[in-house]
Amino acid sequence: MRMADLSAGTGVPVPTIKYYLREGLLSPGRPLGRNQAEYGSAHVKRLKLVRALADYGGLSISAIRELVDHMEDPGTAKTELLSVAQKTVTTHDDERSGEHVRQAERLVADLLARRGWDDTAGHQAARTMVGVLASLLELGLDDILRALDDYADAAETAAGVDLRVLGDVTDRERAVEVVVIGTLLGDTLLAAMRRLAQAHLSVETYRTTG
Amino acid sequence: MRMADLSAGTGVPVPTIKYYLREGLLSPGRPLGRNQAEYGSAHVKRLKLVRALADYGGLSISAIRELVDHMEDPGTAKTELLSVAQKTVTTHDDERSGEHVRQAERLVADLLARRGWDDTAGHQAARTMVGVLASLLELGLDDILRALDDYADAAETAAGVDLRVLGDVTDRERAVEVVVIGTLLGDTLLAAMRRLAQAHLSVETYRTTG
DNA sequence: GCCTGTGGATAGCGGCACTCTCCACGATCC
DNA sequence: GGATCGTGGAGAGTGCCGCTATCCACAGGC
Repeated sequence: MRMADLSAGTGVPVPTIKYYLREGLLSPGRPLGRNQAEYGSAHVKRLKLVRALADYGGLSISAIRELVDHMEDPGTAKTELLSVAQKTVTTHDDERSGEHVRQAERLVADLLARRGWDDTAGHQAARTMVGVLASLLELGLDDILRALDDYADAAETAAGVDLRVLGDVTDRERAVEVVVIGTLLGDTLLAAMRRLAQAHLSVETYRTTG
Repeated sequence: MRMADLSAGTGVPVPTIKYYLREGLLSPGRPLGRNQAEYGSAHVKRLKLVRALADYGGLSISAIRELVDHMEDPGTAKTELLSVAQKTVTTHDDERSGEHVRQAERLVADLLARRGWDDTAGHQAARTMVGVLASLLELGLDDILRALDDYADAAETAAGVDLRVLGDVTDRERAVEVVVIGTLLGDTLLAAMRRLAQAHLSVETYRTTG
């Protein structure tokens, strides 16, 4: 399999494949001569992974490189992968301050305590939560904040499914894939389904209540 | 309130505020003279909204402009706003094709039918779902697809909370805000909480089972 | 033997979100 | 009341990112 076939099989243009090779997102093919190399099905799959993470995971090229490096490293444990995938979300290290931020920090701490998630304090996602909640507070959207626990229920349901799916996977390499892809594409998937459910429920509500 | 105060009150640099004014994300202040204008609390709030949508909603400047235009237009109905906010997600109009895509389309159609969401076929989010599922199929992650209904449960829970929160809001202008911000920041919020729940459950699981 | 395609490298491009510069003028502080 | 700083307004410039184009010597295949 040469580069043209790789391109045809994935829909990724040849110059882009070359770019990915340069950036280390894709390992070089097995060289056959001075300017000829052989690619296999692993390359096809990797390319599809890269595109999926870029298109639906919203990851940058450098984030994808980091991720695939970890995926290839056999020293990365299953649990560790979870945290690596989790850290590869858009990080917000702005470190704002102010009354609202302190209030948001308290809300998050309370929520974590209430749900028994206290082992996750200091987690990157907790900091993202603080940022989002601080924005909601600044914008005066207390309505949403009052429903925080209900949203946490939904998140916990999703996480429960995540873990159950992961538990069924025994093969290490596949577990790595499931964690990374499931977490990142799962965000997009859940958001899309939330919108569909919203649309459906909203139509239903306005039909029955006028 | 002049520009320096506006900048101090929001943390947004003066040149950036000028840029937002040029781009129409922020309405001009009330002019006091040839080169002096008065800004009010509405400007502060709008600026915070713009930053929240950019930072946590992941929206581009042009998408934000579109959104705030609709929010200001009193002709936009509450239900209409929902769909406007929903369309302002990253659109994927690639229109791929292939066996996996057809299979994904069937999976989505089946899911919608099973849940009674058939009124949402053709929705932008449905197309996003098709894209994500096609990627999952191409990557051979059937494990995740088998749990699709369970993820849909989580999404429906979240959407139910959305609608309940929205139902409690009577003021039109606030309803608009709740829909737009709740939908877009809500995605980030849910994703963050999902990660925290994942981390907690995973720690718990590995503690009990070894 | 000739045209297309290859791997490899370097340079260029278009878009985006600012950021900088300049300007004539107003506000403010000593 | 004069120096200095900030203002609204507009244009041009910047840095990064994700490609895309160009060039090269050479291989493969009709």
